[in-house]
Amino acid sequence: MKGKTIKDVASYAGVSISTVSRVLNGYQNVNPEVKALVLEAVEAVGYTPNALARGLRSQSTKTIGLIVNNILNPIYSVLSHAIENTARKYGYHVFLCNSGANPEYELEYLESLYEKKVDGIIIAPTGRNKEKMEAFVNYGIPIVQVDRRIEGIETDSILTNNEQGAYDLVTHMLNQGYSSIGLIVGIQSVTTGMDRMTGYYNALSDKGLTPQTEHIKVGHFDEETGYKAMNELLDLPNPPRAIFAGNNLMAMGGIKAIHERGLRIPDDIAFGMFDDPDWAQLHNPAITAVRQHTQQIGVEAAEQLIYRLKHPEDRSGPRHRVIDSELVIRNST
Amino acid sequence: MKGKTIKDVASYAGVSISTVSRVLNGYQNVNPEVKALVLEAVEAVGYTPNALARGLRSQSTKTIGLIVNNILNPIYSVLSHAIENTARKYGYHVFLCNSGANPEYELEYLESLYEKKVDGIIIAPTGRNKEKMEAFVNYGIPIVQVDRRIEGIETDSILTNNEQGAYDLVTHMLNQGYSSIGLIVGIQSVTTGMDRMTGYYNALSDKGLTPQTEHIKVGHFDEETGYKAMNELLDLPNPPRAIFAGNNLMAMGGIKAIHERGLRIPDDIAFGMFDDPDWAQLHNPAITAVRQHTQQIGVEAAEQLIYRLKHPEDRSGPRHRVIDSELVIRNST
DNA sequence: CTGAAAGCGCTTACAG
DNA sequence: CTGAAAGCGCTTACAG
Repeated sequence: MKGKTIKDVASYAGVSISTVSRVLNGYQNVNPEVKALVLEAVEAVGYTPNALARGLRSQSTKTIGLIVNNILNPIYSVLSHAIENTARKYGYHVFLCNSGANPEYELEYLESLYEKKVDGIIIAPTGRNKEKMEAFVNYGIPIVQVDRRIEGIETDSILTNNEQGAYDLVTHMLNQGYSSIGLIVGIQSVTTGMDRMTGYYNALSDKGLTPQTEHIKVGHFDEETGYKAMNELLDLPNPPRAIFAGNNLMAMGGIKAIHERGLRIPDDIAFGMFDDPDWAQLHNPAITAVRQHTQQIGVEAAEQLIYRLKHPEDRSGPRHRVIDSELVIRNST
Repeated sequence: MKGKTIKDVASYAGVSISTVSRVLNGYQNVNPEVKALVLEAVEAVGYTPNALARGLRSQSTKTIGLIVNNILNPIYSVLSHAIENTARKYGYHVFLCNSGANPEYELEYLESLYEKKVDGIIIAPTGRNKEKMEAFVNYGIPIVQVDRRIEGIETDSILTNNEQGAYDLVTHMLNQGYSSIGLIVGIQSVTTGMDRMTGYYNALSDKGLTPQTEHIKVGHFDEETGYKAMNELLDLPNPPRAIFAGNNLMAMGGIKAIHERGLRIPDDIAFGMFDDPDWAQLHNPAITAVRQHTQQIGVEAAEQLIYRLKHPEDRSGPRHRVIDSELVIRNST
């Protein structure tokens, strides 16, 4: 069964395909009666446009690519959801790609999105494909970086204020009287890792404290690393009195390690985390958390990209948005 | 800056575009020397294929559409992740769409996927767009239903054995001595809702018990409904002694209601749930849960769809897979 | 083994 | 206001 084309509509309505196209695209210069005739024909024939043909010819697909790091991380689910919803409102469709924090997959996806002629891209970059991203920019395909950011590249970006979030949490812990604080955080090649580490450092040094190397565990932003790192910290001759976990997945792994040892929070070990997933407040005791405004970031990222798509004449430089996070103090600290 | 085309490659290599196309598509009947020349030209020119043009001409886009109910539900994150990964292995790209359980959005997405000429579709259907789904089947675009299923439609499907899962959990609760069991479950217009309810009924009647109407709360599979339903049950003059929550979101809402009232699990009220998200085992006490093999379902759904795409000659009828879930007994029951 | 030509289904100047 | 024609970038019979 073959799909109906503009040609079928044209012959049914007794007009040319140009006229059908004009009606379909809502151009004003069409006789109202002819327009009605065409619309009727569309119904009668059961016509649906072919987006491939339209995109090939018009050089616009009304499609945007979204590359996230790890769709299993609730932060990215929320982000994807917000972006997709916002895009739909403006008539755009989202190609969701999951790089799994793997630069090779990320590269594959970037190439694939280029071949599919997406109008623009929103990406939480691994940091390893800067040249490819620059190629997009050079081709006039706008990019918005979210969640994390590669420096020295001419794209918009919108992220959480990671440094401030980490600073607030660690300062709060210090004020609670915990003087030795361990850090479990992800790789330092991305801004999320770097900035959260910086916030931790600054909070300590503002209190005149020097971070102890053995209290800092750097790995990946995943559960396995969190679990392992927590065990390493707790195995120390002088383990820290409090722990700051750098994201929700690391926190999950860390908490499991604490549970396994039968340690009590906060009596034996205080615990705070970046991100505020549902389980943070459900946990007993409820976990002190740095809440990101992920929903807002998603909405703004989509709107920013769509603005660029609709206003190619606006040659203003990159716009970098940083959104403060919120410290939610609970009973774990 | 304009993209390079097959034409640029051809003129650089001094051959026709037909030959370039043959090389690009890996046809055998090309002189090895010419082939090398073309490949060299591709590099030199910096050529990337245009998927729109290719798709328009070849009637295949190597793209599949995935419509899920609610990407914020971890079940669907896992499902999407598994499907996307599997698809990539076979050279397919996934268009992820989130219907938000809204039939209108679902319809929009179905239409959009049709216009984009996806090769096939994987869908967790709302149940309200049966005709549209049938249209796809009639057009020769295969559909695989996941997680839930519309009856009487000629598509493959793969789901959890919802009835068995619910039956196992409720039977376990009864065996623990809880004789009155409340049910919080989603709408009955989809198989997940129906089958979990049926499992609940059968478990009770197999013990010679009759379900009490006031102990059954039917709503949507979301947190709000779970919270509200739990409160209604607990406000009953004779509240049930144990509660079965129909999915992880309802369970989250239900648990929050229990916490708010300061009730202890399982001493004041026993609690079990469908789905086994991370927080179920983290909770204190850990929650008894029905674990779905979601990862496996995703992989098999993608493989089944791709099988259909690669074997259009196989005219065998729909294949319906049902995968048993697993009861994980913890301390909440 | 290779090339010229047709055509996938549209949009977009160009005439009139 | 409308139509005929070109062309977006490919693949695919058809010749040779």
